[in-house]
Amino acid sequence: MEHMRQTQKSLPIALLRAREAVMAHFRPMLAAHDLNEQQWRVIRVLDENSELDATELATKALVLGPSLTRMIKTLLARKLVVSSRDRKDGRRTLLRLTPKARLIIDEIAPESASIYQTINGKLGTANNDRLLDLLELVIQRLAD
Amino acid sequence: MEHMRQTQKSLPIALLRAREAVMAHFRPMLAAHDLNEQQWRVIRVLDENSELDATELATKALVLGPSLTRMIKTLLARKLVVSSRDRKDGRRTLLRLTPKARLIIDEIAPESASIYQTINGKLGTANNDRLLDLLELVIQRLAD
DNA sequence: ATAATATATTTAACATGTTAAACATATTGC
DNA sequence: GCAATATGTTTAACATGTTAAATATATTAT
Repeated sequence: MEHMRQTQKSLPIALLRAREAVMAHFRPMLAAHDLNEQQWRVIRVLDENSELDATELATKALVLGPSLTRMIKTLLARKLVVSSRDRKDGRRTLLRLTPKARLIIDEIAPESASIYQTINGKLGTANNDRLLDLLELVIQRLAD
Repeated sequence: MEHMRQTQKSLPIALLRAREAVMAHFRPMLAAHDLNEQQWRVIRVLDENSELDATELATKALVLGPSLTRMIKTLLARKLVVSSRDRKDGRRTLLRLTPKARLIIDEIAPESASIYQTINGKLGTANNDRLLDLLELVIQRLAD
């Protein structure tokens, strides 16, 4: 066998490639609902936390602050989120989903579950679970 | 224990978080050499393939064509790459590294290896190897 | 109370990500 | 040979990524 090239052994690149392989299965479904990955992460996080300030939302959705600021403008215009000032701390912007957003979630959720099943089928549940455990380990042990 | 939230079970998000955790270790080093992740991937791929056309380079470096076009402009200006027309196929742009780029690689390589060792130490070699194998499995089995 | 400092968010500037279209060159079919 | 088609690259338009600075509000120290 050929000598292994460094880009094939690299953990960052393997993570990137694996993520691309997985997301390739989800992106067409999201596109059909006119959402990109980041918007979908923001919406899901808001669905799991009825109200969040911008910083918490950005952290949980793995989006940077400036990106979130821009994204929220779009989501406000599309009436998928509503924002308000925190009365106890005037610096904070509080974000919530609208019922319209929840309708979209209800449409996407079963499709997403189905795609996840397909992926699980291709990987095998044991591999899927081991992978999730190892990724969690990486996240925990490399946290500063 | 609390009910698991969906964003904590999601494979795409776990991959993203894990990648962030890993890259957090590499980014300061790359920044010290005034390179971003994408530029470093492009340079490494060119280091492993003395000459490539733009499409192959983009594919191997996991960068989209239009991004590569812009990046190459910057790398040309910094004299880290040189480009030429393919004489057998006038549509193709061929890219090569300059000696200046190889000097940077020689500086980064040992630092990179050291960071990788640190990560390996935190994860344990067995976990690191299993993770790489599982990621490779994902890439293979989800390929279309 | 007020100045100094800290925190939350936004803006700005420039990078890459993404899709579609334009453009240049090759290849194919007639 | 030439029109039709395919392929490689670039451009365009708008998205998010990234860092630093600006802005607004809170908190702290005196």
